[in-house]
Amino acid sequence: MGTGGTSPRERYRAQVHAEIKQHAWEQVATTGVSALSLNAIAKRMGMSGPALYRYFASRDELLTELIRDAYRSLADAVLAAADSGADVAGLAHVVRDWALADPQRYFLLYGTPVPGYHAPEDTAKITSEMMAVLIEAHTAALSAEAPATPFDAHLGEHRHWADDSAPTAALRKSLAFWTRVHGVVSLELAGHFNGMGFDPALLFRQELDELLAH
Amino acid sequence: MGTGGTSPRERYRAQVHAEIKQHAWEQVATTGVSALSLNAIAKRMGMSGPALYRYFASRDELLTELIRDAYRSLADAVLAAADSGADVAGLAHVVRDWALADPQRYFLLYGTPVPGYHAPEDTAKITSEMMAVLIEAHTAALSAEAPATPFDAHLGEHRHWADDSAPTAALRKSLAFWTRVHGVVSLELAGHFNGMGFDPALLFRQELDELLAH
DNA sequence: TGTACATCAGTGAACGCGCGTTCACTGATGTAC
DNA sequence: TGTACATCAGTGAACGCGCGTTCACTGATGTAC
Repeated sequence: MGTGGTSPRERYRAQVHAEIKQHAWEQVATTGVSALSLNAIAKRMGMSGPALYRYFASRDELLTELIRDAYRSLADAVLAAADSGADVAGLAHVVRDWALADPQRYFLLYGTPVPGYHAPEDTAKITSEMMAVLIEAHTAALSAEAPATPFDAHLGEHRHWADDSAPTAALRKSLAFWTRVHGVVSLELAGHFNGMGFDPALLFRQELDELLAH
Repeated sequence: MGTGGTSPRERYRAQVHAEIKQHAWEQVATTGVSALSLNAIAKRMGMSGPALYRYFASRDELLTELIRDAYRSLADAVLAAADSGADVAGLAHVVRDWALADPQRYFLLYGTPVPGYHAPEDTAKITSEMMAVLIEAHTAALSAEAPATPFDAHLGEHRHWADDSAPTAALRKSLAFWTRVHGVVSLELAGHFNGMGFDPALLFRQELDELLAH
């Protein structure tokens, strides 16, 4: 079959491609997205700036790929945990750990939106993959007499983004899961609890417990 | 008494100073913080770039003042509402409305932290002013037999940032208030609920109701 | 009221910087006969 | 195995851009006698 799989050139390309992204992640982690620069990456790799245009058509294309990969990485972490039998609390801690491991990567997805920039469309699909897993976990955790809340009536008519078989209460819980996890984690990462002395992990746990108790 | 209060020059200075900030806010609102530029503001005002250095020693000083003002503005909104007798739910909606009125201003305070940049110290004081009001509102709303949670024991030993007379449960509720409000609002503002169809205001209400019910 | 002086807001030229991106090119690597 | 050719990764010069910031200056405004 022709060259018989990947040619040396293809392998080399893939390697340099990966190396560029690795440096890009380092740059994002240490100085934030706004400092992401093709020229700076090239300099760090000992190459000239224009060389990178063999691998990425523009700075935006690199950024888009980073964002897509970050969504994929988070979703994979959640999916893998669910496959290993993790419950809702387990999934919550997977998300938190993922965020703590690289705060700027987390903020790349859930931080300040850049006016005018639109994330690639396929990230919505990745998010809904992750959401499906969360919904499944919450469905399993629902108590028999799960009460319907005022919000459920509304949500019941806007649930095209979830599987039909899932109970609306599980969707509601999943949304609450998402917003509570994000609420605690993002304030923690941004340092807003800094002078306060308490352990954010315990506040996180508290918020999660309250979600699961009711 | 001398010049008798503010001189015309002082009044003029104050006016131009305010005008610069007004343009700065417009720039932040439409293109985000990263695009905040003294030169661009000067151009918009029909002045040369260096002219602004009569009013701000650097771009950073302008940014710092914007941040301080934003903290002040949010705190004032909350304080005023509390003075008018607003309860916890009322305060929550004040915060949400404040955020919706200018998303980028909200993200200036609670969005992606810029690595290396440190907010002015006095913002902590403004935040604790606001926090005190939240704690008061939650104290008033506590049911008689408010249960102590696992988190309370820990929090009881890290509460130097709050008034001694406030019940620990009120501190816990205030932290939960903060994180839940931020969780829903920031995901909403960043557009993460966009394709989903439900009304974020109702999710917000739901999260608030659950906080108040228990 | 009128003149001499001090203050100070704003200008324009200039500095160095780093960015994204293009282009014509060199030279090494891989392919075909 | 050896030669002729094609592919293509990377270079270096160059483009235009906007940024923050400095500096010596002009000219209007305000102050003191």
